[in-house]
Amino acid sequence: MDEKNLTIGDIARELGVSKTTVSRAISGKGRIGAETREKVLQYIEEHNYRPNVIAKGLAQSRTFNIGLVMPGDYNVVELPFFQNCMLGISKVASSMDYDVLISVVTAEDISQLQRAVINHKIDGVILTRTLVEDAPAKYLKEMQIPFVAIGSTEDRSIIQIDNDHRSACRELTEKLLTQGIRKIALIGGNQSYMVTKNRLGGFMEAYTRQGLELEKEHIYLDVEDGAMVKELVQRMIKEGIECIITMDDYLCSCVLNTLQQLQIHVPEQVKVASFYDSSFLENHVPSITSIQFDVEELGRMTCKTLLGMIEGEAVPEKSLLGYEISLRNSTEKTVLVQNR
Amino acid sequence: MDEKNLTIGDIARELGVSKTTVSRAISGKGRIGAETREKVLQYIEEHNYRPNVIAKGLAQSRTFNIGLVMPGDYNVVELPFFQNCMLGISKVASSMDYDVLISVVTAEDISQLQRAVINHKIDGVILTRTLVEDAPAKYLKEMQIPFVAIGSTEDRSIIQIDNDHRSACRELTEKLLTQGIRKIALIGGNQSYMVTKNRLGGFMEAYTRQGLELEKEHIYLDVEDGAMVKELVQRMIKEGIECIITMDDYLCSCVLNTLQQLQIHVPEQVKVASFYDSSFLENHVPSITSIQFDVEELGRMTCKTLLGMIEGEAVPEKSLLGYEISLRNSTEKTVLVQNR
DNA sequence: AATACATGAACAACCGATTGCGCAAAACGT
DNA sequence: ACGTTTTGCGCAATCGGTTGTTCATGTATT
Repeated sequence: MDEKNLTIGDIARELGVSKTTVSRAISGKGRIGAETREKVLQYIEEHNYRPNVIAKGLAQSRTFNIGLVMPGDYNVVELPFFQNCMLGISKVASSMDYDVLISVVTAEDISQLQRAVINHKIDGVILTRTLVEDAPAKYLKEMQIPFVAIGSTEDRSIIQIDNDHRSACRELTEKLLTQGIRKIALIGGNQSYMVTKNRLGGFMEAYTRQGLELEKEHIYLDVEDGAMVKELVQRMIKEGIECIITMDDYLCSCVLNTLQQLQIHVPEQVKVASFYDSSFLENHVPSITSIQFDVEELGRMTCKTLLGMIEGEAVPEKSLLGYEISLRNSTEKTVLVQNR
Repeated sequence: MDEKNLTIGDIARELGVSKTTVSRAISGKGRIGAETREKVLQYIEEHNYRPNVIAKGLAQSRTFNIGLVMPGDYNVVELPFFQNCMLGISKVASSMDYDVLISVVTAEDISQLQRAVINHKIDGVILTRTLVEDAPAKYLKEMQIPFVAIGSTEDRSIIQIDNDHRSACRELTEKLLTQGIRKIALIGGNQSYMVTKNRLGGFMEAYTRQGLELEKEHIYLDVEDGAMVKELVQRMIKEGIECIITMDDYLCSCVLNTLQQLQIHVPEQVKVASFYDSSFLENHVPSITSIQFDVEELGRMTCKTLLGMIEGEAVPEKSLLGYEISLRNSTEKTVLVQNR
């Protein structure tokens, strides 16, 4: 490899200038002559010098690290989401010469985050799966650390970025209603998550907008496991449900399994639509109508926003990102074939 | 909050000693009188002073960060594994006052890792899913950065920690053979991963040890998607396979789905066993015989090892961690009930 | 009692950058 | 041509710690 690690002092000595000059050439701040700057920059280029970020950080009391708060009590179905967020975040951070430091946090224990903050190891934080009145958000406010939340919270003082779950779910539902489907069931997870609330909101809005009556008994939230899904699906069938919308891949695959066991055909007898979180259902036959989000882009946007805040720019209080609805076979209009 | 951020200098002034003394009281290094140390430590305790890790790092040319290399081209079924590793790593790191910095890396692009290294942001690295002659490992060797690999590689010069996949798979197979089952199929993923090779090795070893002939045509590796599984399972059934071992949850659920479609009962007609990676199959009926690994512990061990290396301790070249085999209903001995 | 050794604490340099201030030379205005 | 402003650059302090060396004590050795 290259000999030693160059320092700003080495370059200064070599070029017969002062450390100040070298520093200014690099940062572009302060007064410096054009040709001197060129000379320094060229030297740097040739000897591919890299400034010591630690030293820079000490002088500027910054670290060029951002914290990424990940839940320690995650659910498997959330993983593809977190992973894709991370991907986007880490790409943007990297491109701006920042690094991502993870803090695993649970409802009871936010000590990893606190350590990172107290030790001055991070300049800002990205929160995933924020709940209202969440301990991390509270703590960060108190410590005056800039932070951005991925997902929605009711606390408007928190900068937040999310996909537009409400519109997405409304639009999907509208499309189904337009097809003449009326009895649509909605199956979702944790009701306290804003994402669940928003999707539910969109679902109901679709009915309202079309002036249709919504039967609330077909909304099932806080659905956790496959056994529960099985039970629900059986009940739905009896009640003559025409379509089932699930809020994640796992729920959807549970529904599909149950239907298969019951020998009920999709989409002939019941239609199915879902929110895709992963590629698990990508190759399913029949193909599943779904709402997809560009989660990596969500991560990128969030990171950009946070870095903007850190650098002192003004950032919007809330941003909503788009979605994509793919109508596929599982909600296809079908002519009922009798006695097959 | 507390007033300002205390520095070592503030404490020194306040206590009428030198910065050196304060520093020595904290670190325990160098000569210092017992009562002076007590005085300093007490003051620190009372004013809950936190040393600035950045400054400390600059002085010692360390960062108290470790890099965690995550693949950018992951497969969904691997996520629970990575997540659990991360959990374990981050717990240990945190407890030793280190932080975890992530670098997302693909086969073509290791620039994130390089940035972290060049910018002196990490003291060591943990590699996940290392392949032989992997670019990251090569790079880290070159740069003389201490690193540990999670999982096995053939390169014995790399410190590596893994679960004992070979023994695990051998033991499971032996148990099945002991039950009198002979025609066992093995379905696995990417053949170039050491984990696949090791499990296969264990599988074959079981036959050898029991002096039984192994029919190699029932070994299927590089199986990627559900469609492929479906085809394989159909073929197996025709060939009268008695048991199917899958190497991950996804493959297992594909197998189970196919069997259900074909109306083949588990365990009466075919037995099924798997490696659990997540909790996806936890509540399956029938319950699935499986090999489980404590992945979080794997993460913890790895992190301990790396931190040991960084602190200059001697560490073993290779460690193998245990596993747990749970024999459940899916491989139960059954009396064949006819004409049910 | 004289010499050797161990101990406790401070001085000051250092890690590798940034930055306010000062000074000389160059550019400007009239 | 002379005072004023601008420009280019270096000095030295600073960020918050660590550490080799020095030095004044206190204790042990014979």
